[in-house]
Amino acid sequence: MRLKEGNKEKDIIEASITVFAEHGYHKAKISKIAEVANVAIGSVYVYYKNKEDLLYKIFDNLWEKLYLEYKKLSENTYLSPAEKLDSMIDIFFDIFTENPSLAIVFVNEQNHLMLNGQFQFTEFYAKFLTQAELVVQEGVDKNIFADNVDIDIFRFFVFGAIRNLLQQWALDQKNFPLNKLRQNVKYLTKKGILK
Amino acid sequence: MRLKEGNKEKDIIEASITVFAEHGYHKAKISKIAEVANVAIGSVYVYYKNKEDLLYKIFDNLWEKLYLEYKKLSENTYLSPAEKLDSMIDIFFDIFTENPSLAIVFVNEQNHLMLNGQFQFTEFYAKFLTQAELVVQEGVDKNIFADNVDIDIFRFFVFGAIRNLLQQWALDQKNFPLNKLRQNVKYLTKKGILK
Amino acid sequence: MRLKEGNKEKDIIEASITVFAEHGYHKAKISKIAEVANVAIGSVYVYYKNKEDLLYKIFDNLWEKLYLEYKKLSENTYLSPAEKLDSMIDIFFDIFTENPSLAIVFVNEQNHLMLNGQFQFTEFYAKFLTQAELVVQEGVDKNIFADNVDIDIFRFFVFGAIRNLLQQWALDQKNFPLNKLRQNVKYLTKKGILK
Amino acid sequence: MRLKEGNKEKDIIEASITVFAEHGYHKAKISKIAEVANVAIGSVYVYYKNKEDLLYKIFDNLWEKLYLEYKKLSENTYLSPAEKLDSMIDIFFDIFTENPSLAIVFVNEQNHLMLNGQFQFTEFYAKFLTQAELVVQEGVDKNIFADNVDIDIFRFFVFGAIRNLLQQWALDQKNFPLNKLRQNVKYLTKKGILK
DNA sequence: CATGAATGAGACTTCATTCAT
DNA sequence: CATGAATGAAGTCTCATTCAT
Repeated sequence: MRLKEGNKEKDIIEASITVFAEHGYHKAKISKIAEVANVAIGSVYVYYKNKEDLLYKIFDNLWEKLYLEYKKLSENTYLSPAEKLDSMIDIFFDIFTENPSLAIVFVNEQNHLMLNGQFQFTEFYAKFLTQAELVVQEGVDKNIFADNVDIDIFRFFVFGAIRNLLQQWALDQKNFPLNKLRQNVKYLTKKGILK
Repeated sequence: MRLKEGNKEKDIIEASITVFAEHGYHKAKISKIAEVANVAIGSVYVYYKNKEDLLYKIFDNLWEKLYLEYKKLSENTYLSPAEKLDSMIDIFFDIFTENPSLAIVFVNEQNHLMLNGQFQFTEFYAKFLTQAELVVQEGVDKNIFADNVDIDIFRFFVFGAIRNLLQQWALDQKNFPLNKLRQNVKYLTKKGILK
Repeated sequence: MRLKEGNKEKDIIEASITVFAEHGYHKAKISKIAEVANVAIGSVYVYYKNKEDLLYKIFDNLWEKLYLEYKKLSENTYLSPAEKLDSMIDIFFDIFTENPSLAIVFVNEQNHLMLNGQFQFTEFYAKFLTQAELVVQEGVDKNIFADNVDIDIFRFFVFGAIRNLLQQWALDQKNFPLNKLRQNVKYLTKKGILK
Repeated sequence: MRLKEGNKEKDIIEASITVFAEHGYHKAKISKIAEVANVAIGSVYVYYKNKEDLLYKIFDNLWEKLYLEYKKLSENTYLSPAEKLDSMIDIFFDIFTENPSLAIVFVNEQNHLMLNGQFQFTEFYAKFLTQAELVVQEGVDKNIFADNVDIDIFRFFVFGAIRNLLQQWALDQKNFPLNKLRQNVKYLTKKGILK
């Protein structure tokens, strides 16, 4: 008998992504998460403090992953800022392509953590933002990116655009194929809609 | 017949915007909404079917307002497509500037209606989207807007960008002043980040 | 314009019979009764004290009607006790044949008045029972009816049997045609099942 | 695992019989049932789907018990149909003698399940009726029971008679002693009121 | 660590009744 | 008399969390 020891923690958080994606955070039941994870209800509370902690950990894992990728990228000295911007967009799409349920949770449930004021305290979120800032700042410094645009605003501009498109994709994968999304986002972000 | 004193229906929906904004849809209590509206709990149910109906009506009213403004705009023959695009962005910011709570509800709670599949069926949402499409299509036809960009994707790109920025503004009005947001959004949407 | 003046009271009680029959007393809404009676909600309370009063009046009217018929019958000197017993059964069936909804209310909702201890206080209920007793006692005195049977028990025996059959008839008029019910009840009541 | 102390499921349904009997189904509060069962409110919903399910289960248990007894009886080859009829009546009285509250619920609340169309779907109700039919049919076949009486009508005739007498007994046990009821019912059912 | 029966606070919603016009 | 908008008490049910085994 192959024991699941060591995997329960992972099973539970993955199950929670699935269930949060399908029902939304508030209507997601712990009992359903336990069922999907093939684990007893009580076990959820062995590995996670409470329901909100699950959500927090999902985002924390996500930001950590994004942060590590962005770190590697910003330290790369062979790519131009424009190329790095493209890569940043790719990284985003790649992560969510691998896990559509995660995309849905990402776009829909950030709200909950923010209302409870815990969002900013995700260790890796701040680090991730800093890495993104570095790349954009580099572009401005090298006189490649427009300097009349606020870096913070730009960050949330691109971020929100991608987030919304991922949501549309999650709802309707046929009419919003990821490759087309990637291309369009990269183009619009860099050149805008004007010819 | 006991006459309606004041306008309870309007008082209730306005109270619900306030309360939804402050606590989020799920933690918002009907009793609190009634209290803010200065109305008995039962009166909420005289005018609205249930809690979800309140949210639905908030969005329906919003889409109607946006639709009407966009309709006027798209029928205007004196403005260029680029100017119309600017105006569309302005309209968005204007509506939410008037009512910050509405902005918060707008960015945070759309999710709920979508999970219940009622979002798309808002009469005015579809009409609103069509008006936006008309303006963009006009720009493409007149060879002013890039034709390698999917109109649908562009729409959700801009929409998501604005939505996210409004959320930041709602959270932190100091660091995200609306005028700056407007300008940056207009610039980025049209010209992108590249110099 | 023909005014309904003078009919509202009757319209309301008739509507209540219909609505009580369809939904049962507890799930019947005053608003529905008012709607069926084509009357404003408030008017129900002009003519009747409250919801329970409606039920009380339905039964009171019914017992009065039954009492008056039974009184006529028990004073008749031409009929034998057996014939009177038959007539008593006929009277019951006749009244409910005219108004199936009344039959349903009669069989289902007596319970409610009893739980609230108001049943016995219906003026005409006691009078009705007395008349029935007179007829049975007459049969016993004339040595036609069995004297080893308690009159009170016999009364409730027949009463319950008819009540239950009317309920079946109300649920399924095809398989329980009233004429067959009448005949069978008369036969069983008098001669029993043994050959 | 926290073990079931005692038998909560049984405690709850027994408490519900008591409370339904005292207040009637609609005025019976779940909180009161939980209190009588010495159990938390939530525990009621661990074992039963909802309030109506409690009533349904009460009747289902009852019909099962009656069905099993009637089955034993109808398979008995030593008793005559008349003796079996007597036994059927005894079984009824025996069950309710053991549990007067059950008698009250039985006579008063059937109505509720019927209005919701769930009555006929009780598995054991149909089986019970079939057993009763077998006995009566046997009597007709052996030329002991009258063949001009519809078996279905006879069944509901006796059933309703007993039901109503049990109700009187529940309301007033002094004037309606069970033994006298039994004797009178057996006599009337077989021989009727005529001498 | 693992379990899942037990808990109970809390919120939505209903609807009989009122009363100002 | 007639009206029906307004009221608010009250009850069902949910579900995150606990804890004894």
